Amino acid sequence: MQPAAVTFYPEGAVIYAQGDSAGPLYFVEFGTVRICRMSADGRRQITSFHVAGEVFGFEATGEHDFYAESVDGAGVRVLRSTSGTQPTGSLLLLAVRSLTRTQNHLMVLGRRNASERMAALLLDLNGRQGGGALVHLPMQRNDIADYLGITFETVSRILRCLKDQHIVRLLAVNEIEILDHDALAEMCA
Amino acid sequence: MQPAAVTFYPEGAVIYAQGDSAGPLYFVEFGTVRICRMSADGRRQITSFHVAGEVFGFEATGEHDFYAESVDGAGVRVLRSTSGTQPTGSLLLLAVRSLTRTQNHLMVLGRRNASERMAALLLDLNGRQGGGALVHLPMQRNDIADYLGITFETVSRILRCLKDQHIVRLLAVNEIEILDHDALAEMCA
DNA sequence: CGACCTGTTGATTCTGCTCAATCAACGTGG
DNA sequence: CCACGTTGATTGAGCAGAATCAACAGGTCG
Repeated sequence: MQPAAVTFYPEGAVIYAQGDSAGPLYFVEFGTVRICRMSADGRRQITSFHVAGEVFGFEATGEHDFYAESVDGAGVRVLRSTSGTQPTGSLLLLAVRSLTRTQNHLMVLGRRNASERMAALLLDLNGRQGGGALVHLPMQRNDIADYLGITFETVSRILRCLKDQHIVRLLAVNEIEILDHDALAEMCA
Repeated sequence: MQPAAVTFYPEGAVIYAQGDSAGPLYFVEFGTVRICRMSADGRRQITSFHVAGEVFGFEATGEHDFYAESVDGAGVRVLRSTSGTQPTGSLLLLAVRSLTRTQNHLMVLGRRNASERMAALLLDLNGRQGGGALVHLPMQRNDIADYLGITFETVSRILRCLKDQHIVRLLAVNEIEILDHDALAEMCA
């Protein structure tokens, strides 16, 4: 992989837009990136979040079907992949990992209720952040909602519900302490 | 790709199970294959259907996280891909196509109601079957439901609803005539 | 013919959405 | 310093869409 300079995208900045010509891949140095699609009537689905160390930007056609934005101020490095001499085997692995992750998320959206979806997200973030008791939410409620396929009001209510059950503590609006990891895991069974 | 013999899987036969060791890819010669995941409490999500000409079996780990079954009697050819001399570039393209398809389905499950989901499936199948007025449903209501993240009763009701609106005609339980293609397309906007 | 499976339809329940009010945090300008 | 507007988060009331529970019809196969 040809490394390039790191570009900083402030909160909400567009990394690429729907319809932009695709090609390069992107590597997250720090921060969080969301991959989204907007339907004609304005409904948004966030297909994935990407944090430091992850690669995004795979597209089957020459144009981006989805768009990418910085969630919280993110540093992104462009990977010049299209020159033929690269090890496409590792690219394949990355693409398949994305596929698996997306398929798992399909299960969440298709067959889980609101609480279970929230539990899945908390455990996912927890795992990616090292697995301590604290979970940091880099995105706001609106993003969580559009990722989980529910409304931001429901996100609020579910968090309150988890708090009342002593499964989590809300240290701050974007800082959560997991009190009962097993309870969350059971919700995702 | 090293071609191998075609194996016939009768209706409902397992092609590979959850937990099986992964590796080879599979090419559909004829019929339809479903890729599924089952949760601990028995809820099933079908992540994709594959018809003639398509490739499935991509897995990030050494084990299958999902399982594959024949929907209606399918002929499947194993591709020996793991030997290094193959053109991994085309594999990458196939994997990315699967990814894009799955991401599109995420939008359907996350942000669409039951009628819109059904419309999306009908148009998807219609496109894959050449785009005529007739759509053949190789799978039964239960499969449709588990693919769209709704119940099979709802599938029935939605089809009746589409019929009453003169958007489709139900020639047989698995044979549908599209009367108003635009109306379906508008539901997927 | 009866058993069984798939599909359809109806009645009722319930989860999560919509609409709306309130609150806290923050920045700006007088 | 405080009034004001803005933005994000929380909470409440009422409603709608889809799930659940249940009955029944049609087809197939023993």
